[in-house]
Formats: sequence, C-alpha cells, structure tokens
Amino acid sequence: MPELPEAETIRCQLESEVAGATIRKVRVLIPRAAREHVSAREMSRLVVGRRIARVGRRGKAVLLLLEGGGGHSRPATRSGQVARPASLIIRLGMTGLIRVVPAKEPIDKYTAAVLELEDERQIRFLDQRQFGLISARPGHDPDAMPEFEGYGPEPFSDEFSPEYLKRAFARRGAQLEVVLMDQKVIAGIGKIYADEICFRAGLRPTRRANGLTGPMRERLWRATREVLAEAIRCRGSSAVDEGYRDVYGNRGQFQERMYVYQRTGERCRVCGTPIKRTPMAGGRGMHWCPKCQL
DNA sequence: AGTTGGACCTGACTGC
DNA sequence: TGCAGTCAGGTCCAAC
Repeated sequence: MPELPEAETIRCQLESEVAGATIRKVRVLIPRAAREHVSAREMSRLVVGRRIARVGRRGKAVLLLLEGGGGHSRPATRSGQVARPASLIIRLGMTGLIRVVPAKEPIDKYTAAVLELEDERQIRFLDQRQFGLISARPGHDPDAMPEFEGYGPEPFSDEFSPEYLKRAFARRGAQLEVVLMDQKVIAGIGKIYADEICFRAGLRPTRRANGLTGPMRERLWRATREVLAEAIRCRGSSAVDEGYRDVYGNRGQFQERMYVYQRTGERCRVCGTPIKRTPMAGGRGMHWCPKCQL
C-alpha cells in the first residue's frame, strides 16, 4: 500500500511527466473519492485552466501545485479576477494508483478521477478499495490545508530528530508500531515500513513508545530514515498481494529487501528464528523477530 | 488527551 | 462449484 516511499516515487515521476502541463477539466467518476471536498464546482474552480508548476508530497499524499492566474498563464476565472495558486491533493489510501495516459486509452472501472490535460493526455487516479481521496485547496502549503491538520514532521526534515521523538513519545503509552503509524507523530509511515523500521532498530513493535531509552530513540530515528531512503531508491514496495505500481505501471523493488513484513513463520534473514506475528489494535498483524528485536 | 476497536471497501483466499 | 467467512490496511469516529 502506498506509504511515503511509494508516494515519493509517484511524486518524482509525475513531476517529470506533467510539470508545465495545463489542466483542462476534472472529472470525478467515483463520487466517494471526493467525499471530503466541498463540491465538484469548487474543485473545478480551483483547478481548471491552471498550469502544473510542480508536484509535491506530504506524508502519503501527492499534491499537484498549480500556478495562479495572470502573468503568462490563462486566468482560471471568467470574471477577470486573478486566480490564486491552488493545489490538487490525491491521498492514495490503500490501493490508490496514479497513471499518465493518452486521452484515448479506455477507462477501467477503478478510475476514481480523471484530470484532462491540454496536451491530450490524462492523469488518472485509480482506486480499487476506495479509501483514497481527491480534493483541492487554495495555496501550495499543505500545512495550511485541513487534510494535513496536525500532521507530524516529514521524516527527512530537520524537525524530525531524536529530540523530537523524545517529546512526541513522552505521553504515548501505546505500542511503538501504533505510534509510528500515527500521522500526527511522523508523516508517511504505514504498516510495511513500521514493521521494517522496528526490525532495523532492533525494537519490538509491541514496546510502549514512552518506555524507549535515549539510545533506542536514536536507533529508531536512524532506522526510520535509512529504511525510507532505501525504499525510495527501490521505488517502493509491491509485496505479494499488493497492487502497487508506479506511474509507468512498474512494480517497486523494496519487497525483496524486507526482513519481517508478511513473513510470519518464515526464517529471519539475520538469525534464522521464525518471524512472529502479533495482532495489533484493530486486528492487523505486527511482524517481528523474537531474537533480533528486544 | 490518549487508547482501543469498529466501520468503511473490495478482491483474494480458506474451509466446508 | 459455490458460498460464507476472514483477511488486508489508511483513516475517521465513537466509546472509554
């Protein structure tokens, strides 16, 4: 499922494909995908006629950063007002995919939204399980958007540090893996990378977050950056039953480097001990090595 | 305020 | 073969 490394891979590829292109029309085919936004009209007002300046990312979400009106680009409103910059937000949810295709390519049934570009291509947002989200907001700053309210720091920002973890974990008596996946603590980590980060830090995911020592938090901090950076280099994960594909339809490669995720009962690649699975709140499993993780 | 568990959603898989 | 049940998980929400 798309977490930070998958979203970053998509961001990077999308930017090279569509930066400079202008959006001609937005069509939402699965209304549920736009459930959090005010209206289709409002989305069109913010998006139609705008040029894509850059592609951004916040946590697991991809943002198309759109230029305002005036200057050399076409104004977005007919009333002559100068349009302010805006952003189109796509949160990938569990099964969200983004594709850039020629307009004539047939639309499949999982297509949640289509952004028609002026160059006869389309950016398509596909989403099998409909947990994803598409919306639009004024401005380019994700931290000013309701979608990201309260979000924690990006793992590669200066704000994210062992000191930050000390503060963020202070009153968190929940399990380490649960806290790692809390977007308000750190943005961008989900099940796969939470499992792998705990393994590389040598910490059991069942530990209480506020029970970690200074050296443990230091290891966790380092492991977080290392795992996510490696996963980005691998262009994300397409694990066994996962449908994740990048903008070009290619699978990620990080699944080949996983130590614990969905390896219940298989031998640890470091010590040979069978990998354990412990149910987490909500019934999902946390995977870990009883010998390598303490 | 923090924690827990259910709901949402669909396809793959398991067991009878 | 078919069908019910279970699992997967990002995020929100209600209950404690």
